Amino acid sequence: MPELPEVETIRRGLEKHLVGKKINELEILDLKLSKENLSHVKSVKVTTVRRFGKGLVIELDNEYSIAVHIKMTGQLIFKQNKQDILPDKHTRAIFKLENAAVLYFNDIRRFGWIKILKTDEVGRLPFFKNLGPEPFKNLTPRYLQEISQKSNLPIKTLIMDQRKISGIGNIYANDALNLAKINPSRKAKFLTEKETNKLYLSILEVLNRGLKYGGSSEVNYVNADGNKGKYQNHSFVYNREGENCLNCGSKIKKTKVSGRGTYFCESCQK
DNA sequence: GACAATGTTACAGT
DNA sequence: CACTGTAACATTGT
Repeated sequence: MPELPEVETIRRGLEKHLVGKKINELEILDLKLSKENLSHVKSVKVTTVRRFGKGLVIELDNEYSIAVHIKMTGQLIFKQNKQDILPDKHTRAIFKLENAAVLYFNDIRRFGWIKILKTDEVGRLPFFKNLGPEPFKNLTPRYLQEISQKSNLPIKTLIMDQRKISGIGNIYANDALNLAKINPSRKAKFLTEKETNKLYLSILEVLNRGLKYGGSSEVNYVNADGNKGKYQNHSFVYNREGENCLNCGSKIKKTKVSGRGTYFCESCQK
């Protein structure tokens, strides 16, 4: 999905719409999605909606949870009433809620997943088990400095590794490095402590900015109400190849770092 | 047709 | 074993 700000924005919307409400049934439409434990999602109330990195967990009042990862093109859209736009050909699952409300799981590329399992087993799923610290919780400048010192990878690749830090993807990694004035290709181990400290603050700042603008709807992202975010109009470098650096006015360049599109300002980011 | 796209993971090679 | 790079997953848009 969408990265931490997008997933967190969805989480807040789901919290508003789902907590205390009953799920009558979960209908799985895409054969690629597992139907394991589906019988446990019948007439159950939602107690909490949590986010871990880019993953979501809808906790139920029967000891079970629904874990969801929307990968790059997933959407979770709540509708209070049946209407004519949804479901569409990309609808992979339908949560049928009390009072005729519906939550649609749409996913164009079908990379996303839904898993139903005991709440106390969610942490054992490989994705959740291996997550690194959360930027707004237990990530510290010292930790960032330590993992950087030990890594041969480009700094951009390192901060996008979910096992090292959770929640940062390509958009916010590009922008955090621009804000910190660090070239994305630099080997992490050669960054100074001053630079990793600056990067730590920049990561928090761009993620907060993402939240402030309701996430980035570069491609398919929408929030739980089906509305797009606005961060794509406020990014520092992401998807701004050939445009002017907001800091110095130089043309923003695009390259590849570890196979991912990478935007940066040659003049600011050394 | 070729290529790239917000993400993760399996696999191959070192 | 640890680390790193690449392919693969599936679909759409340029």
